[in-house]
Amino acid sequence: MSKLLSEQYDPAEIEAKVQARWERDKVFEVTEDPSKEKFYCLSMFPYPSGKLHMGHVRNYTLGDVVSRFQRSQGKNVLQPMGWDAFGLPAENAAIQNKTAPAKWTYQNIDYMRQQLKSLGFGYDWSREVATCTPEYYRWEQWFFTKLYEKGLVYKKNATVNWDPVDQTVLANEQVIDGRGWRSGAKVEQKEIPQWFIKITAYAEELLNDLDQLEGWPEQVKTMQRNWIGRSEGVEIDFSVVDDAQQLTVYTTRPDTLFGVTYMAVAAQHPLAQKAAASNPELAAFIDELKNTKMAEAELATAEKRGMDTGIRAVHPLTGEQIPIWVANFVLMDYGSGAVMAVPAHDERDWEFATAYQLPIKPVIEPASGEGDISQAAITEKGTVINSEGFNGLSSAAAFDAIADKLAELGIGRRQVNYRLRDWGVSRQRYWGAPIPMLNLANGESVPVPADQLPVQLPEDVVMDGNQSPIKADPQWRQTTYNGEPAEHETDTFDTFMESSWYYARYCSANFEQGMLNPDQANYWLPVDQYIGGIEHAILHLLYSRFFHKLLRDTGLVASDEPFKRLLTQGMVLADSYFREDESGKITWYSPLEVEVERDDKGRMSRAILRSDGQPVEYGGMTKMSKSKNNGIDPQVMIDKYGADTVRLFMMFAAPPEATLEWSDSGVEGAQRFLRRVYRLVADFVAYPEQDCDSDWSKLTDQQQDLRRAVHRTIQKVTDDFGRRQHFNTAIAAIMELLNSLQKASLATASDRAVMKEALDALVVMLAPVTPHLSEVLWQALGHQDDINFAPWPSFDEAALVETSILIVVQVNGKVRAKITVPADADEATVKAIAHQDENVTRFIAEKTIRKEIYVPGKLYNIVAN
RNA sequence: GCCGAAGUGGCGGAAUUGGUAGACGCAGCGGAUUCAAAAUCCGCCGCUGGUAACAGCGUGGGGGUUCAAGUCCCCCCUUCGGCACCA
Repeated sequence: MSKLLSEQYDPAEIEAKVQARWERDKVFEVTEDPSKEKFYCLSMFPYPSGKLHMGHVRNYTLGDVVSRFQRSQGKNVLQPMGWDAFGLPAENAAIQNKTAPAKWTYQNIDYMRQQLKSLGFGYDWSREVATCTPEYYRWEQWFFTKLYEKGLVYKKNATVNWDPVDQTVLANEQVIDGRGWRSGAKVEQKEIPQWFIKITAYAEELLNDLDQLEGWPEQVKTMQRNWIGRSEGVEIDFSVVDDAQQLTVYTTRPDTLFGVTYMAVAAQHPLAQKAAASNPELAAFIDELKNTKMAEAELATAEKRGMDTGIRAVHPLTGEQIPIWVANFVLMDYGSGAVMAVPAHDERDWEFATAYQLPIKPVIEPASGEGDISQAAITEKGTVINSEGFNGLSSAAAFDAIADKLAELGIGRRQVNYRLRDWGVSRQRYWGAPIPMLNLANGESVPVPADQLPVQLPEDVVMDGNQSPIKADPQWRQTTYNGEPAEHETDTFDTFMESSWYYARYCSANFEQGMLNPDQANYWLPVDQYIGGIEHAILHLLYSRFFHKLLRDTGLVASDEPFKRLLTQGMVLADSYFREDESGKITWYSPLEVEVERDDKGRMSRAILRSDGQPVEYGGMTKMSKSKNNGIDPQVMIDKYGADTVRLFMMFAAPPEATLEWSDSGVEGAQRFLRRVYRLVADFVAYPEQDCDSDWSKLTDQQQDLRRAVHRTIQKVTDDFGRRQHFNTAIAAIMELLNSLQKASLATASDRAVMKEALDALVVMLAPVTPHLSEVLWQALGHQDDINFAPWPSFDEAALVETSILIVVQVNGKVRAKITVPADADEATVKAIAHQDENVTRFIAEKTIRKEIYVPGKLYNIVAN
């Protein structure tokens, strides 16, 4: 029995009521149920920065839509949520607001949790985790000590950005133009001991298993492959004149070995340091290089600089002496800190050699025969020249011959190398999980015994902007080990550690006996659908894949990979407006404060600030950000339009991978559509006649057409939601259906049957996107069951059958006619009808027909000249 | 610099396997309704020419393959994401 709806669509009233019902009935709490197919849908958890931004809303709407769609496919759906709660912004906020990072973080979490609830996301809140709680990070600490026992953890020196004024280590983003963001001091590169996890031990597997990930975008897999960067080459020992030590380098181009005209080493390389000891000029140069940031992007774009050490290496095959240079583009942290330079066949080496007038010796004749060594390096492979004993060989043959020769001489070996470097997990910060290691008086480090975990981070602290509170507190550090005095490690973990296994913890979020409960973990894992920003394509996703393999090898999970299917969502943009004053200072204004005037074509002609009526300049569509003052607060939009409208707009405005442009009028359009849906259902349930006749054989042509439209929409929406994940086109199809339904009659029982079937389907298809409205309309249509578990509509093949079809007729590839033919017409029939068309005959008159192409059911092309 | 994407009407986008370019929405224009406005409903809406029928042009730029190219190939331009301590 249908029930009447109120006159007006009132999202605030509907949403509050429906959300209260979900909470009361614990609709989204799930347990393992072996009788049902499981579906684990996960959105990347947020950093609790204060309040949700539109990027979160987009991400979580996508996840919620997928979850709700899968639930209506009859699956047991887990959709959890939590907080990536450690990180730098809490420390900055703490300094600024004179509060403790913990307090700030927990307050943010409380506010943002309430925001997520108001958006109607169906999370199982009983599994919520916050990574800054000891209940969470104790297992991370435990796991790290396990890795230590397995020999996968080691300590070595690594470079950090050091602010000599604030006496603190800076993150890359805190270094602006080579200076500390707060102090303005020139940042130095400083080497300090740090902990590393051997991700390189899993490089081969991380690379190979990408092939299993059929549900991942190809671009992400490609980026990961390139990041891991497997290469096959040769490691070569160069002896050094008047020095016992060898200079070992790795090259992928041993075929160019005879073209080596100099060697390049890092500033910290022992040979450079040794030379600097007796060469003040070199020492000064090396000292200056301390100011060069080591980020790859800076290195690649920075001017190539270097200086001769005066030390000479010996070419392993020719015996020639080769100068050794210190160069700013060689990293000590990477490989052996030294490279052999072949300027004729490597771009970077060529650039450096040209700048310092070092010799360039060609040893490869390129296969294409093109290239001028005086203009640029020839990196193409070809035939070896100027290489005594190897001339005439192809690059590939010379690779083998030279590698064999070096091996025979005992000064070279073939080697597989990875660009991937081991994972440095030490951070010299407070707001992170303490690294569970003890430093003993004898200089050794040992893991904290399991019964003493967690190593707890004190939460009630004062931040002074310089040293980490646990580093500043000698009491915290002090402990004993086997009765002897020992000190706690005061570095904390990289926050990528916490985000590398949270997906697994959700499966047994409250388990106190271990990191994971393997039975629960293995029921839910792997994650069936993971959703998050494309900016995580490499680091987070690679670390998580690595962690999963570590968990597997510790016996905690059974699968090889954590995420079956991956959806990488694009950014959210908004219009930006600014004014520039005489001094060149730019002030950005929120789009909400700006009024846009348009010309008669709808183009923006002028934008003025509401407060003073004066013009502002348009800064384009850019990523919503604080700096451009163009962030749109989701809360304001929810309060104004309701969650369903905001969700609908987000899903309709663009496909998930593309950037999404915020548009106020677009949101209004989304709301308009929902009001039309509401009205259509309200009118139907209020119609005086309610009896329906579902005997489809009695339908008129018109009723059949409408019913075909309904089932075609079901077919398209199902495919768009499930396989394609293009929710924008699914919604467009539903909008089209609504347009047809609005014109339909309700006069006969058959009319009403078609309409009832259509509305039931439409409301369920919209439910993943607009769950509150759908729940209310579902009840109004007379359903007693919970729409959250209502089955997805299926399409009736019989309803899709058509009697006639449209064929496009082209002459020389241009459309000249559109003809309607019976659906079962053969080629001859189509040809006959096509040739009767007046416009077609006009275009082939006085021409000879050369060819005719028929694409069945679609197109007929006549080629004539 | 290197790796990975994207570029289609005034705007967001659609075209899923090489086969009608512009679905759906927004903005705009015209009309109905209204005392009036909002809301709602109906119609038009790539550019150029034409009263129209229709024709020519058109998917960042240049070349190519094909009966047929937004889609495939080569070169170039612009914008965006990542580059290991932002998350």
